[in-house]
Amino acid sequence: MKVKELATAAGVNPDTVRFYTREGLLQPTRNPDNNYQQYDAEDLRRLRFARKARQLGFSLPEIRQILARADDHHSPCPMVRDVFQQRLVVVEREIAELQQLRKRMISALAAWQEMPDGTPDGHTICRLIEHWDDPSAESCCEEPKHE
Amino acid sequence: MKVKELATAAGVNPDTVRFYTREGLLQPTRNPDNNYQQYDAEDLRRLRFARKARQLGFSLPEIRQILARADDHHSPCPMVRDVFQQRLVVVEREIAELQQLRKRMISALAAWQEMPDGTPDGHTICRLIEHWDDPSAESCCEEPKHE
DNA sequence: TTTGACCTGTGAGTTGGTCACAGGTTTTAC
DNA sequence: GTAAAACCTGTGACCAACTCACAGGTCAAA
Repeated sequence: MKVKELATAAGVNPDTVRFYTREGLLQPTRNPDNNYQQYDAEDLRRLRFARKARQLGFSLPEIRQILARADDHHSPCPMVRDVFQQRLVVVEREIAELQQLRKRMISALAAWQEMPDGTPDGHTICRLIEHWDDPSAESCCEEPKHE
Repeated sequence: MKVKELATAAGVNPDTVRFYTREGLLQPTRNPDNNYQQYDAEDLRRLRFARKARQLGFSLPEIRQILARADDHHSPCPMVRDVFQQRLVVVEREIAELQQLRKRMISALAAWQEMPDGTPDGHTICRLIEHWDDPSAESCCEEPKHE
């Protein structure tokens, strides 16, 4: 298979295939006649796996590691499960943060839905943002640097 | 105020102050003696505004626009409200997507919590990812390009 | 045979910062 | 008085995960 064929089969951009190849996630052979990359069914499986893992929140280095271990006939699965569980925590935190944000946005919108557009005091909204005290900022600001 | 003083007052990294200055969000004057940037209380207000707007999901170009309009004594607020409402839609979509993701992750974890680590069939997890059919993929894959 | 669609590698752009570097200035300490 | 530390300056690289652009080579169909 050539780049575009693989890309089409996996439903991704051909540039993504090239990118993953550059990144070492795919290791195609070469057609010596024309120097084209040659992908096989195994590459398609790897690519599909990579895409699904991406959707589940794995990073490319993680995916590369998983694939490399699988190539070595090690079972990558305990490691996968670890990363997976860590990801779940992150995802749940992200959900909570976004829900906080949503609540704040809705209350801000409500607060300023009451006044028409051309209100002489049109700057109210900006003041609303300006003086809006972030309830998620525990005691102070986030620490500027953390190791 | 010098860079670090402003940064400290706003609780941000000094490099962020320099970055925002480069980006035109802050317009300090110069101390002709030493060529240092000089920020005033107004810059602190702008910076605080910018940080809060960032937390609410505004992009830097949007913030720059809002500040520029405010400088021109136009009320930026109707525009702000528009952007704000659009952001709310995006945030809600992101929440829904993350919740979908979370559900899938939890069911995947549940499916493989049943088997111990050293299972001979340790590749199950990877197959689980591999053969996991994305329920959020409506009929096909996401469109590769959209204007 | 020519046109168009594909292939190649490399390099830049995206976002919102953060960090590194090299050199100038100011403050603090002895 | 002077030396070191802490600050300032601008510029440019780096992060993730692609995406796009470019210039030149290859190949299939009309």
